[in-house]
Amino acid sequence: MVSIKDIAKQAGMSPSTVSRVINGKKHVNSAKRAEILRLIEKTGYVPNKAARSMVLKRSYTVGIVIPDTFNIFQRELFSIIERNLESFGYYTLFFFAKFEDQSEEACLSRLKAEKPDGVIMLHEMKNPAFYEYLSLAGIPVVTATFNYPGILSIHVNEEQAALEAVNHLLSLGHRNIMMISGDGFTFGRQRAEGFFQALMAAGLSWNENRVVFVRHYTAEFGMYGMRELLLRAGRDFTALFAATDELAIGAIRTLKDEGFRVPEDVSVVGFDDIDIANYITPRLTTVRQPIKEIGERTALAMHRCISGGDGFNPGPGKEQILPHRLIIRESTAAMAR
Amino acid sequence: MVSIKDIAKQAGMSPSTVSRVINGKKHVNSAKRAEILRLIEKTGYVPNKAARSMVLKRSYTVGIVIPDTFNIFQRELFSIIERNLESFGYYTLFFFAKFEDQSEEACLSRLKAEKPDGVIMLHEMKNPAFYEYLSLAGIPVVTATFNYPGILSIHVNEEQAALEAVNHLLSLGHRNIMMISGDGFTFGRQRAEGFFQALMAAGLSWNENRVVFVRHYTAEFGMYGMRELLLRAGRDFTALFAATDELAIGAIRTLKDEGFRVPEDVSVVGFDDIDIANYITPRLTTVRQPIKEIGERTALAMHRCISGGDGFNPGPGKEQILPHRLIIRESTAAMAR
DNA sequence: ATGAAAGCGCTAACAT
DNA sequence: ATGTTAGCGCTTTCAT
Repeated sequence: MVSIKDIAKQAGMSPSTVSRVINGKKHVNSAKRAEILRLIEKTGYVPNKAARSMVLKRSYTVGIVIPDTFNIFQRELFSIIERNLESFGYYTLFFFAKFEDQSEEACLSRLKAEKPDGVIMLHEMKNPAFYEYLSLAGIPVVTATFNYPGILSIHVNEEQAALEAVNHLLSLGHRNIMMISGDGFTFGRQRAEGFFQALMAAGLSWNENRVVFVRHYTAEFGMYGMRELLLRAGRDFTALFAATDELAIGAIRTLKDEGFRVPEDVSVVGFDDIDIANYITPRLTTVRQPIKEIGERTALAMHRCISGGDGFNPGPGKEQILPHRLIIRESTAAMAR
Repeated sequence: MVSIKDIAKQAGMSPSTVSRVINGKKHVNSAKRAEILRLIEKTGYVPNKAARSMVLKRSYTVGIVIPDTFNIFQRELFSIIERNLESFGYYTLFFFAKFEDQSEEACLSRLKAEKPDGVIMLHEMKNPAFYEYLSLAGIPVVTATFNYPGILSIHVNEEQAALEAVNHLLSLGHRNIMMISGDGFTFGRQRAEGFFQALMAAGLSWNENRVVFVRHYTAEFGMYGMRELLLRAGRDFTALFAATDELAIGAIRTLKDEGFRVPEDVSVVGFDDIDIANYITPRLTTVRQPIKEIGERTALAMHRCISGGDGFNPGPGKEQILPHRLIIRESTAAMAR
């Protein structure tokens, strides 16, 4: 393997000079620089990352904490983040995490061992120790799709988005509206929050039974949630807000199996606008999250925090709130009268 | 940061001894071993990967080549592979690749620079130079969902699986069957191959127009494919085989938009059995790939190739063919007579 | 069984 | 502007 010494030898110069060229430092004769560059090109020399990493104390690695059970939206987002991280040349270290103390512990200790240059979180840790360690260790963190106090967070205004989704249902004349949301993520609560706000603003009574919280944001759990709601409300509702498109898909499945038509009998609105939302039957009315932008910004923010050179310092509590958009399709209709 | 020297000092021994303990070598007094272990535990010491990597000339990194445009199935598979790679403690390096010479070149040169310990391929490279380099460099490769001569490959029997899917349609009385497949991946051709074989075996005439090849295996392209087929065949067909569930979902969308009922007018069978196939309307009849097993085996094979210690050497041409299964649901029905 | 010493490839003072 | 030197944290001969 060709090393920096080989290049130095061939060029008749010292490794330091070569190093300077590689790292684009000033103070090197431009003729020599050119010669070294030529040699590098010719030999196909590539600096050894491990060696560099050792002396620089940087790993060129970003850790990414992902929910162990993740849905289509999260997977899409994840792949967008990866694509952007790739373009900056980072290695990636995965941390699959569940909402269990033990799993969080395991993550934390692995994190301590691996010492990535930065951490992107797609999964919310309950234990503050996690964030505290990162902060103490000076490892930058970016959270995507949720907000954590004092940490650079990139997400939409969940409550507002949910409120708009429900307002759409209200504007269609629906009054008896139910919701399926989920545990674990803050956005589950926030979307429920928006749901209630919209209802209250419309002068409807607050009733906790309108919302069911399921364990995961997947179609399977959408079915469970819908069944529970059916148990609670019988046929006495005309619209449903699902905290996730997949939840909506599962709910619609159950609704149809039980003989309801969507949207004729029940209007359904989802959240996320995943790829297939526009292809299934009925095409799903949903709130679109700007997934591409969330992913890009997350990776970019991470990169900036790590490389830091340009004085990028988001500071505590900096959030980037990106715009959502209600996409009206076929799963919602004016209330039959 | 606590280093091997610190441990050695505290234990009153030399770094060599500590190193031996860490690496589980023989020839170390068991009392001393215990003491060192205790110290490691107590101090939370973790060996520095970069340093180890440098002397061992191993990067603990596996590269994973992914299609730039990847569908739900591929994403699911990918995340399963990641989860398993994580359990072996690897870093991951992403290579997003398109079916373009330029993109392949870029991948190759980045690969040369990064020198991962192994490469997993979810995307097929056209250029043999890619595989040649890897082979020459002694970097183990595992391909998942497709086969490359001389390389350890993990996949289902695509042709046979497709043939069974089409046989299901034939057994339902369908004779005028169309297919949507895709470019790029070998499995696209193989599934089409199985399609034609089934048709021939049933004594039907071979007609190239029965199959349309689209650019990606997504719902969007399923719509395009279906439109093209409609142009070619008018209403003159009663069944469709889609090379992918997403293709099927897109095709069904177009079918419904054009006034066809599924399965009453047209039966549709997909391929993959992605998560939501069982929740959409109609529930999709499809060929299930054992995605979990494919992912697990891929990661395991990679790990074994890299660590090698146990004499794992798949040898040229070794393939692991995993069992598929036809899942009959609601998108197929006996031909209306 | 254990320690001393060399060296992996690189960067960063420190000289010059 | 350039070279010399030391050292990052680890493993591995090679002695003992």
